[in-house]
Amino acid sequence: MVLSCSTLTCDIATELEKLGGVKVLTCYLASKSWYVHDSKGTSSPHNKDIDWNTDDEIEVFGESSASGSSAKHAKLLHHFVGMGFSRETVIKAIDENDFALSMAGEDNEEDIMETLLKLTSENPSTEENDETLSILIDMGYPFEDALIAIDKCGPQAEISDLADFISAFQLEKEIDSLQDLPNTENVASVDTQTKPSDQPHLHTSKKVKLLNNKRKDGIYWVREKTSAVDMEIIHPPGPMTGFGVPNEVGQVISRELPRAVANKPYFYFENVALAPKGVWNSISRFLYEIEPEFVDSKYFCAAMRKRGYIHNLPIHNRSPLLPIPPLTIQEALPTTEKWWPSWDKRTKLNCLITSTAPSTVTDRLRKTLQKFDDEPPQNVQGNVLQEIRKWNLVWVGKNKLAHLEPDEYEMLLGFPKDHTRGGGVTRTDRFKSLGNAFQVDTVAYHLSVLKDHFPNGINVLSLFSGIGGAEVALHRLGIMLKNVISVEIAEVNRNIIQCWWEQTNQTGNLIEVEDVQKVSSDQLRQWITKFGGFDLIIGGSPCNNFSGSNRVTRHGLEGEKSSLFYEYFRILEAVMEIQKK
DNA sequence: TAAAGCCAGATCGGTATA
DNA sequence: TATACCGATCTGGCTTTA
Repeated sequence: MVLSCSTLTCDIATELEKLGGVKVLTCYLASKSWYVHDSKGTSSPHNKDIDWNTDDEIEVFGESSASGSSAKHAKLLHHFVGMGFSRETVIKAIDENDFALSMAGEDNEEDIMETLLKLTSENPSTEENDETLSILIDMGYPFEDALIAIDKCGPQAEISDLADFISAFQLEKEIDSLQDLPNTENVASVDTQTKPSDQPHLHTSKKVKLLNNKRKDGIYWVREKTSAVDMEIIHPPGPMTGFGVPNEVGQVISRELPRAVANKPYFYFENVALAPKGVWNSISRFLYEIEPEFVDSKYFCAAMRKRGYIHNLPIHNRSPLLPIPPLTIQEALPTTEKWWPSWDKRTKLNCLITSTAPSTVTDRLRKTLQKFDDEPPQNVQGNVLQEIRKWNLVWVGKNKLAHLEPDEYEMLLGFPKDHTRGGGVTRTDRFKSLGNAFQVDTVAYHLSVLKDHFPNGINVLSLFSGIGGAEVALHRLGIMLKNVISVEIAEVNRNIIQCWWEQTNQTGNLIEVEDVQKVSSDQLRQWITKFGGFDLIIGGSPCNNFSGSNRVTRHGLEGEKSSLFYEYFRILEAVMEIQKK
């Protein structure tokens, strides 16, 4: 039996371990809830046969902490575990400093570090085991697998031996799970319409070995196993078609989901596919080990947009938004065709991002091309094409290149014309907001399965709403928006959503909230009581610290902005817990 | 044939300055 | 507020080497 708990302290963990057969799996969740996991990772509510008298301790990590503290705990935990301290020791240190944290409302990292050093020096022998455990966790192995390996191989075993044991153990589990499918008691049914030959081509670099995450014939994601450290890394497969996209082979129509999240409320999380290594492993691990669906929006519009989605939506009978948007640059921007040279073979634009080419670049390119009466020589073509791709430029005249305009961003991303225009929104704001937005057709394709489930409308908790990509997608699908709580930090974006809501004559209720970190369990409980529960929790947390375009603070999941993922998880957990009752 | 090396291409960004 | 300028990381295809 594996226990996952939201309000863990070391004392509780120790207490649980004494019960026998119990392993502590997860120690960060926001709500005051416990889950018992069976061997398939399926969650069920806390079994009341387990008895402990630690209510006061639970209270310290649970409801008495402000909601924002939970995210801080998670960040601190990740931070110090990353430094090599054991998870248990870090939790204990955070626990000991928790009163100061909650009272001061600020990170007390130095105090925690002091406590950690103290705990480490007090218990060096335990620390040796902890260090082994910590190394294995850092290598990407699940906590429970690492514990089993140390238990079976002994604390003195070499890391390589432990890693070999875990790999063999995981492989065995994977084979077991494949054999159990599709009619096991604890997973949803699995089916696919694909044949092995239809599957995306898999990368066969000689530097890495790839383990395909197969569900019968389907391959949704790829686990990379590096020869150097035997660390499993999720990375997007190519072509990036997820569980399937319109007009492409390889449609997967169902999959396994942990029973605890196999039904309502539905949730949908989005972020950049090409995040730093290991980020999607962490996200997936928090989101119930659900495999990410990596999709490039080039299958839905004329621009690339490689994103990962983790959700518990049904995947059978998806349908695209109509009308189908133009799928090539030339169709989307017909006025460019006249000036498009034959040696520029692009049919898709690169990802639409928040920044655009400076005029110096397009001016330099114009002057370069003007030197040639006809087609420029190949070396010049190559240099120009490189700049064109880098800055995502289109041909707007003879030898004249230009970056896209905000209204073209809107069209390519599936938003209504002038969605972000006017009302005090600057041009810079528009590029920034649109560059961060959902591609509506892509998201709507995934959400289209909800249309039959909610014929009378839907209650939505929209986190990190941005300019309302989720709301626009649901509206365009014809799903009535009954109650929408839209949480968005930027005032300019909240205004855009408010204007869109009024312009589209919505009959439901829109409540806009500023800060995701201030959404408390009490507040959620009030909304749930008032609306009868949320049907969909949707959002894409900030990607600033994931993006390859970020040259300064690409710090991964621990980055200042991207760590807000933990807030998504905290709120999702809280909603599911409240609505379970 | 596998492994390693090389290189081109892509990227929901950040910051200083006018 | 708008503009200009700022590399790093990762993937994937290709070639070379053992």
